[in-house]
Amino acid sequence: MATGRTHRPATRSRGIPEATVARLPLYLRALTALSERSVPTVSSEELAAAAGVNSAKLRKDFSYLGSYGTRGVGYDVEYLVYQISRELGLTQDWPVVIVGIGNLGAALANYGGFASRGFRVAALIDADPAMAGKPVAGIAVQHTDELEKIIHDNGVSIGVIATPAGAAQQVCDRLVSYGVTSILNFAPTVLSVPEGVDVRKVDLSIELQILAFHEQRKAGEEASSQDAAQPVAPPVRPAPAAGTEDGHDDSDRKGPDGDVPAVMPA
Amino acid sequence: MATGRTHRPATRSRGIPEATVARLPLYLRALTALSERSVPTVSSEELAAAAGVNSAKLRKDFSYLGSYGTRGVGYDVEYLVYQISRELGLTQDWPVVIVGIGNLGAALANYGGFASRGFRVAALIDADPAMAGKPVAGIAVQHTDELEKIIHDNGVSIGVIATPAGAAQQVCDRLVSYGVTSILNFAPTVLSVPEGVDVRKVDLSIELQILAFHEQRKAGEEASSQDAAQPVAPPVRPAPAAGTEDGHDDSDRKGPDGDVPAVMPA
DNA sequence: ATGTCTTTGTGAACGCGTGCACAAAGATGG
DNA sequence: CCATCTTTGTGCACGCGTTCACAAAGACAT
Repeated sequence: MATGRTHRPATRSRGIPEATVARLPLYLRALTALSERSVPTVSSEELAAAAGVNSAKLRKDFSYLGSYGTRGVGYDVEYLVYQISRELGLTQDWPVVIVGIGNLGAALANYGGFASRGFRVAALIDADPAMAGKPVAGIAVQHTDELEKIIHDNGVSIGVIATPAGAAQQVCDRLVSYGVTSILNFAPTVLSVPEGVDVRKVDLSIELQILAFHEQRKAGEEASSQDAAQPVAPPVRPAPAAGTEDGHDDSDRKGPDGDVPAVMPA
Repeated sequence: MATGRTHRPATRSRGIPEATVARLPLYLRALTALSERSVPTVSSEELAAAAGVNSAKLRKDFSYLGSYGTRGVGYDVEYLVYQISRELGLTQDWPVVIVGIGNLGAALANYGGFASRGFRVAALIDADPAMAGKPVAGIAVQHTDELEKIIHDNGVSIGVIATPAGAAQQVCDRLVSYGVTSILNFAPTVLSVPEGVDVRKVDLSIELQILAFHEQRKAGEEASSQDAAQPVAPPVRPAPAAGTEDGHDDSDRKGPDGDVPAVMPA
C-alpha cells in the first residue's frame, strides 16, 4: 500500500497525511453515489458507514481539507465532491499509458473506473509486434517504439505497467526517461526509480498470501493440531555451519515456478 | 491495504504485527529468486535491498518468526523460504474460487502467481449462462448455481470477487453463507461481512487517484499558478445555510429531484 | 431571543510501526 | 585459545495514525 520504493521522504505533502490521502478516493466514491441519488447532505456518521470507516477518522480527514461541514447538519454532498476531486487533482485530465496488453492490461484498458475519474487512456503499448494495431477496448495497441512520441505528444505523466516481471524494470526505466513521474506497477517486482518518481504497486499474489496467513490462523485456533498434510517442502535443516561446500544440485535454475510467467504478470 | 471492513479487532495475530505479515510475501519472493540461483545464504542487508526495504526493518520482521539467522553469516535461504512459507500457510493447498469471469476475472485465472504459491483455482464462476462451459485458462467456467456445491466439495475458504460493483455484495453474501471466510475483492465497493470474515480489497481506481494527488502536488510545486483549465465542475457554493432570513424561499438547491436513482444502492 | 438538540472540528492520549545504534553471538584467522 | 571481524537481534526513541471525548457552532423550535 504504499509507495513501495523510496522510503517516505516527502510523505507529508501539504499538511495532508498520506493515510488520509489514501482514503479520499473512498469518500469520493461514497459521495458520488449519494450525489447520483440526489442526496443533498450527509452526516459524518452516515458517510463513514458508507465508506466503511470510523466517523471520527472521517471528520479528522476532512478537517485537513478545511472546514467544509455545517455543525448540526453535516456536509453538502456536491460541494464535498468538488473539494475532494480538486484536492486529488481529478478536476484535470490525466492521460495514462498502459504498457503490457495481456489479460491484465486488457482488463485495465476496459476498466470503466478510469474515465469516470478524470483518467484517460492515451495509449496501449505492447512489445509484441503481433499486437500492434489490434484494437483493445476501442483503442489500437501500439508498439513499444512509439512510447517516447506518445508520452511527449500527450504529456503523459502516469504510466501503468502490466508486463511480466522480467520486463517491468526495463519498461519502468524507459517510462521514467521519457518523463513519466508516477507509476502503477502490477508486475511482481521491486522497481528502482530515481528520486521524485512515485511508484505504487498492486500485487495479486501478495494479497492472497496475506489472506492465507489469516485463514491459517483462524483454522489453527479451532483445531490446534494439524490436519492437512504438508504437500510442500519438508522442514529443511537450519544450516549447522561447518565446512561449507556448496555444491550439489544446480539443475533447478529457471525451472519450476520461476517469477517469469509465461502468461501474464506473475 | 487493509481489511476494509471490520475495523482491526484481531489485527495482531500471534505476536506477528500486521505490517510484518504484509511484508513476508515480499521477502519470500526475493528469497525464492535467490533460491533459484542456488544462493546459499544472504545477509539482511542484501535481502533488504532485493525486497526494497530497510535492513533493520527486515531483521526485526524476522525476529518475530524466531532466530533463524546466523550472526556473522546471514540467513540460510532455503531454510528461510520454508519458514516464511509455513508462517504464511503456503505449505498447504488453498483452493480458490474466482467469481466474475470478465476481463479481470480471466486475467486472474491466467495469473501464474497463484499456483506457484500454493493457491489452486478450484473453479471459475460467472452469472452469465452464456459463459458456462467456456474454457478460461484451461478451466471450464461454471454457473453461479454451482457455487455452493463447489465450495463444499473442495473445501474452499478463499474467494475472489471480480464482478461489477453492483453484484459484489450479493456474491459476497453467498460466498460467506457457503463457508468462505476470506475474500479478495476487486469490485469498487465496500463489502459488509460478519465477524470473523477477512476482506482485502484491490481498487485500481483508488491507486491511480493517489498517484494523481502526488502528481498534482509535484506539478504544483514547480509552477504554483494553475495552467490547466478546469474542465470539470465549477467551484460550487459552500452551502449558504441562511444566517439571516432570505426574503423568499430559495429553491436553488439541487435541481428537482427528478434524478433517476436507478443505480444500485449497494 | 433563548433554549435545546444535533453534529462538526479538534485537543489529547494511546498504540503501532520505523529506524538508529549497539551489544551479543558466532565465524574466521593466527 | 585468543583476537578480530562480520552480522544478527533488539532496546529505545520518535513520529504517524487512530480513537476518544468534548467544547464550539449552528439549526430549529418556541
